Amino acid sequence: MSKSRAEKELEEFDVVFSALAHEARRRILVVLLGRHGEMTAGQIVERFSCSWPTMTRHLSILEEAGLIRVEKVGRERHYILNRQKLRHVVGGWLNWFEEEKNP
Amino acid sequence: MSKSRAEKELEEFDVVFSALAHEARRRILVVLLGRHGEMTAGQIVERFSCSWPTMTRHLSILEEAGLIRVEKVGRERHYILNRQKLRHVVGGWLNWFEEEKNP
DNA sequence: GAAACATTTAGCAAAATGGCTAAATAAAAG
DNA sequence: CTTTTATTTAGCCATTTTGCTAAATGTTTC
Repeated sequence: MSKSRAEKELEEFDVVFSALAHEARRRILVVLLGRHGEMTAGQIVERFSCSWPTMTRHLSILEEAGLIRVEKVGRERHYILNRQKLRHVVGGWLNWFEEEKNP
Repeated sequence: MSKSRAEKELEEFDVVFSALAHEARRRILVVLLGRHGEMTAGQIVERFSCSWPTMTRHLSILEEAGLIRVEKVGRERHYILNRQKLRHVVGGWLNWFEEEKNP
């Protein structure tokens, strides 16, 4: 049986909020933002104090959540911020708690 | 030495986003919202399929994050949603990613 | 005060997460 | 084709998280 719309939405919340739970991952998004939304893996890792493999894992968790996407350019990988997804999912959830909606 | 304003803010993001990482905890907030922001522990736990102690822990994580507060009423404990905190912290973080701010 | 009620605390086991090093891959350069 | 560069994959260990049951706590009722 296929998943309902609501189920998929809950899953999306889960994967996004789980991705945002780690400080390094939130910081990666902010760093990307500061560099106009696109950086190579190398440029990202040099701003952090963790190992390459650890960074790779953080990046793939963010990618899995759809908060960034990757493009191969030669032997580099460019990671690109998906601001829209971030705003849509987190903002969408937060919106339930707006005063107008539940006065 | 004391913590700077920025450090305290980062810590706040961390504790709030960590609290929101678990599906049950996000759901607790939504359930509270649906009941006008206030419920007893018992009313909350009966809507979930986990044990009492597990719920108690989820509630204390949310409380630690400042997303709910508790009031003792006789032998009951009333948990009260803090919508403002939720909006302030999550919205505040999300705001960095708004188009106007980083066009 | 004894019994019942509402809830938390203690303590443990299983699972998930996050960090590392070493090895692998893939593209570019020599 | 060998070497260098950029990055990921594999695999391991430590820590944290989450769930449970049993016991404890504080409050009301009888």
